[in-house]
Amino acid sequence: MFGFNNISLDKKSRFSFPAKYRDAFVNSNENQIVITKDPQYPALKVYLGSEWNQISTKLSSLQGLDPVVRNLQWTILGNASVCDFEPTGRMQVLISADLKKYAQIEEANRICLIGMGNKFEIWNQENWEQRQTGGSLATEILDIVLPESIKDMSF
Amino acid sequence: MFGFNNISLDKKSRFSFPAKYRDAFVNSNENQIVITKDPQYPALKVYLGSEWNQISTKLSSLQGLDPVVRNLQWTILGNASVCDFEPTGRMQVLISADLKKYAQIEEANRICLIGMGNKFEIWNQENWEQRQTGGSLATEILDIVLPESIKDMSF
DNA sequence: ATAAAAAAGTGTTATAAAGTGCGTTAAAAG
DNA sequence: CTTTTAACGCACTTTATAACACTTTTTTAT
Repeated sequence: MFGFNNISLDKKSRFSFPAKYRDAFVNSNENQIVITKDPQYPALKVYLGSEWNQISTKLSSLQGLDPVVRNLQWTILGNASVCDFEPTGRMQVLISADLKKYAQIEEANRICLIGMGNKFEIWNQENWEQRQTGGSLATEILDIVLPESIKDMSF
Repeated sequence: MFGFNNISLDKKSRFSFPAKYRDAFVNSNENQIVITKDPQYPALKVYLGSEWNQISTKLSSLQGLDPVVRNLQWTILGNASVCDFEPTGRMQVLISADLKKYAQIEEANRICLIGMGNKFEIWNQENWEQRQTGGSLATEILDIVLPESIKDMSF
């Protein structure tokens, strides 16, 4: 589950995973895909159901009265879109209007899907290119001070 | 039970849970929903009956002589509105006038329902957007010093 | 105290929009 | 040249919401 893919959204904002990932999905028996906001960049994170269960369970059990934790919970849990997913079928997934807006892919019907091993990222093409060529983006939030409880988590 | 939803209240201040949550409700056999005040923000918390039983039992058993605990008890227990709920039906819930006022959704007929895993939050749309874009709200209470007894609870 | 009126709460139906499924065409890979 | 994959189009299904009708509770006036 690695690598860069430039793929298209249909009129209803769906995309299909490239066929090269089918075996990995079938082998790990995934039947859900979760898309949510990236907490640092105008991009989306895509988790397999099993991976999501671990992350969400851990994150929702943390102390929500801590404002940094609460913010991460809002961003990651509060924007998660859980999609049923058949690895043997078309592997199609819908991106909600909210998430499209967040990742600035409102009009464009082309997205970048980047395989990062245990997760994927989805980027608007211009943002991705800018990021890869070293340019920084307006909405970056890089200086979060992490409380102990989440220092050992990776999103 | 994750994700962001922009939904409408009808003229009588009812809303319906989005259909995507039906399976989760049916599977866990819920027949009650509890809405109460969020102790930190002008927002509401929505718990499933089973989750509420745990939280309310734990919270009401704590030492009420501690002023922070007492305040949490007042806010969370003292404002809880228990609603009958049929997961197989319309999944409609009424928001009381008091709670609407607290969350500043008096006139507006649009609310944000945010799925956080084991609970939901309800926000007035403007407040939510302001919060998500980093603006702070007048009624925030961020500097609570937590007594040991509630450090491991998550509301 | 009683009746009338108003308000609050509950339930049903209709319809426009959003989401889903699947066949076809076009492009790419072997 | 054959096979696989990606993109597109269309029809069908589901969902959200507004409008309406009815019941129950509360308020007001006599």
